[in-house]
Amino acid sequence: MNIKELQGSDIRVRFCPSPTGNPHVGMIRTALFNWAFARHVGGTFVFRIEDTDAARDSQESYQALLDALSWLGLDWDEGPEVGGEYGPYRQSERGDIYARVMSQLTEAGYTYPCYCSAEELDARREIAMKEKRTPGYDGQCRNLSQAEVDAYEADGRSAVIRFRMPGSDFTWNDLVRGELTFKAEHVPDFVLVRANGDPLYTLVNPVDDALMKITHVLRGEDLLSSTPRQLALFAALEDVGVASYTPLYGHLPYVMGEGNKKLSKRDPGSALSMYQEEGYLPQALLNYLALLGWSMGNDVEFFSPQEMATAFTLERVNPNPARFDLKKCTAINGDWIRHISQQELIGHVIPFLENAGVVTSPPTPEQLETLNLAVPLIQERLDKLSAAPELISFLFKDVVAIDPALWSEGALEVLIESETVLAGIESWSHDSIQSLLKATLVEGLGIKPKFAFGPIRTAITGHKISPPLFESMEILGKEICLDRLSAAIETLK
RNA sequence: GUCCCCAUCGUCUAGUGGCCUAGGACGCUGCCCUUUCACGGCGGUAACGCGGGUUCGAACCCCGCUGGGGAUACCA
Repeated sequence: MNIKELQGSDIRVRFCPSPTGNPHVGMIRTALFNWAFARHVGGTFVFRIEDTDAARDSQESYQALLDALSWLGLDWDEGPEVGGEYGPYRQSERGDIYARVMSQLTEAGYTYPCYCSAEELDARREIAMKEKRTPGYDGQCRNLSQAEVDAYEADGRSAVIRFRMPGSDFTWNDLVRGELTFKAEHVPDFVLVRANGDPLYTLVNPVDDALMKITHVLRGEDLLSSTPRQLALFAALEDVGVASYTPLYGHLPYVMGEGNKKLSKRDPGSALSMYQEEGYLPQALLNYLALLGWSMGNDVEFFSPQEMATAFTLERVNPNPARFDLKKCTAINGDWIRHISQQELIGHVIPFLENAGVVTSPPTPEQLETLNLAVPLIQERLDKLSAAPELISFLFKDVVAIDPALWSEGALEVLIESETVLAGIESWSHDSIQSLLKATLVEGLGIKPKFAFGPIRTAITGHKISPPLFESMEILGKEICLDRLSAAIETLK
């Protein structure tokens, strides 16, 4: 197959994180772009777990990765849980494959053992830098004789396995940056297998891309400088029959955090779990992340993952780094909260109310009925789901606690008057409540709306800010409202 | 040090030689709407890093500089 003449359905991309720590939004951005690209062209999205670093990988992180993609709706066609014809999809289960490939590579002369110790390497690197030479590995063990190998072994030394670079320059046409070239002398022989026999990323990543028939590698800019090595390895892999072609590479821009640094765990907003806890909608997070390095080009910034996939092309990916802006992300989340249906929003908000103890788990039929009435009132007031409990908890309590500092001048008079007229009201609807109160307080007593309704709001909701007052009173019902008014009057007397 | 990447409002971006006295969004901000808070509407603020070319014409092409980032691992 000629890599340049692929049909859409031939295209295979992958997302291959290491399960170290919590999922990170920069990583999710990479997953999103790969997913969108695959979906746009009708190709295959492969999910692979690169757990070759036993010291740092964990089962919890592995599970977190699965949960993250599932929550976000970034469905994968091959990978953990779903399988596929190129599995297993966890590198920790592919040890025999790497061993087999290594022996093929070794047999063909592409590798050699290197006995240099870390100390020796450091010392030589320092000298190279002093002499303004390229500081990478200098090829010391490239052509060891059998006698020298035996001597090292007799000495008790263990060897890493290095890849023998071909000595040619490397040029590729980066999918997002255009033609890129590295001179041969700047990409030294690199380590494929640790002295203890563990294969390294430098080996397993290209090997799995080859075996899994990956056609397009879209990854972070941080991996740009390792591309020449992978190109060299791929040539060797093709030679020994492991790879049938070398994939095309595209390097996505960094996602930056505070202070011109790559977004790190320290940055607020870097952990995916925060978005779940604070109540961001998955499509909103994805919508924002899409804007970090890609745009539709028509000033449209509000779109669903599906709409993104429909419009996604590599030509529109921007090469320059983007700073993560939580404020804008939150604004888009607010847009999404307003955009979904009331029923959807109720479903999203319930877990937050349960957690806060505002409603029972699961909510009672009465609570659900209240929610049906209350959620429309707060839909345009929410930028995160986590803000909901505080906004409507007063609708689910028997009494509300009131901070005395909230009472304004003249509150008592307003409350007494309100209680009196409301006690005699005929229909308890927000319209009639409003017109009665307006006629009595504003027009009758000449009190400004702010001072007329402010105290009532405080008495009813316990807060200075709340959902619309009269609608809230309607939901609460006449009895509770009158109770709260008289309770407030008692404390103020 | 060496190599590589990047360069438009504070931030994300549109812009691929004339449509640009540079457009949109977030932020900030003024006004309107208004029972609070929001939402919404109408405005405002604010950018092509610098210097050379190429061209009738450059944000757009080329070179240099500067600035920022990354790599230079038995991490990924």
